[in-house]
Amino acid sequence: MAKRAIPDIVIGRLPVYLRALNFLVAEGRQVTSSQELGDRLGISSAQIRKDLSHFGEFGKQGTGYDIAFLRQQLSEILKVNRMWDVALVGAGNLGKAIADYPGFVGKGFNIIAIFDNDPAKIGQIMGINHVTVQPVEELERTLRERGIVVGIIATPAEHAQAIARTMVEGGVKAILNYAPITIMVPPGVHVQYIDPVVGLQRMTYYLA
Amino acid sequence: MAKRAIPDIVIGRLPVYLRALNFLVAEGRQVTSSQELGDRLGISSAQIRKDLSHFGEFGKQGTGYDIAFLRQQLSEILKVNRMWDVALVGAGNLGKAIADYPGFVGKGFNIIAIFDNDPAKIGQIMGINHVTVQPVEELERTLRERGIVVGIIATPAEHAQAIARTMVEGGVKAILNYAPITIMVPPGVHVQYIDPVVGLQRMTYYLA
DNA sequence: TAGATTGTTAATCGATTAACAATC
DNA sequence: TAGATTGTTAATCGATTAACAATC
Repeated sequence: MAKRAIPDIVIGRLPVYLRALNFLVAEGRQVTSSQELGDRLGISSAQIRKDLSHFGEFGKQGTGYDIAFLRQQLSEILKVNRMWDVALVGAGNLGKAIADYPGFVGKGFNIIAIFDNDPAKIGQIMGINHVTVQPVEELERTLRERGIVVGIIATPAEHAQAIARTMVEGGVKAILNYAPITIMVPPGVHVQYIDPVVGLQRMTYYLA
Repeated sequence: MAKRAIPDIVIGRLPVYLRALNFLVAEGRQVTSSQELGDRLGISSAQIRKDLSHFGEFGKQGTGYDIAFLRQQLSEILKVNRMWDVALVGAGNLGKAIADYPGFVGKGFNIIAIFDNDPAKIGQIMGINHVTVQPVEELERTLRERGIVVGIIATPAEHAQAIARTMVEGGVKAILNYAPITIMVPPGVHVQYIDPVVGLQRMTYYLA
């Protein structure tokens, strides 16, 4: 009998909880409550308690949650208490900014390979890990050889679907897609989108 | 009697529909159906029809939707059939990549002011609109003077809340926040988040 | 202890889907 | 016309919330 799957929407909130806990740690705080977290995140305390209850009992009645402990637990649940090797495709302005972004450090991700199709880019050393840009023809083989299962797409929209396909063939199971296009992948492969235009357009509806 | 508000979750999908329609136009297509759109986006055709039905009748039985027409209608609904002036705060690596990003062109947004607190950055000319970076002290006044209601935060996390507050005081009603922290804003101010770490951590749970 | 807060239940609320009459 | 697809209804499904016993 399979355990009932935990809803995607619950999984989706855990990284946000984790981010808030990191911030509280940085503030030097020791203990928090579902009420305080909810106030900070703009969601109800009941929802936070319910979400956490899918995974176990992490708090103490009357006291709340030990911040460091809950952070550790959430890291384990999300499997980010270890490092995931990441391949980045696209070494243009956007790809370079991603490779240089310091925010991945300590969050479970490490960009260890970068690919581009522009001869001028290939061979350049890029990003906080000083990775040499490889030709995109080497993508699939490199993914396999290094056992990489997480990919980031930072190419123009017209190449995103083809790159996604190659990534999947190379064994990638999770894709962060910065290209402004919905990509199709087989079942079992996960995709998340980063599209600032979508973010902005979600708000203009409400403006005068 | 107030019209029943359209659910946020419906509004949130419209930019994704719009993105798909833009892609179909680029492919030279004229007509599509809820079925085809749904297949491309990985959602049900019924949901697309239901979502659109909140706003009117845009299709023809037996035929489907005229792509250019539906695109125009969605642009109007989302109020992106005009240009929104945008202020960007943070002119570091990330801010520079945002200012240089060509994807805002033709999507309703125009970065017309950039701010930073680093004297080395102030005075630099940056981005596809060749904007001169201003000191952050001028943020609130500039927002007011130019009637800017859309802001982008690309500062380190520790400054994001203060910048958000200044933006709100300057009249901003929609904030796209790249800083990895949840910010608190008054009712009526909208926030969307761009956090690649959250995107990646939402997927690792499902990996082996 | 008294006060606070959890974890959980049951009720409410809202979103999605299936199905089909209408009609192009 | 015959075939296709919309817009909409009602049913289903799932998520959120309120409330509170348990207990630190």
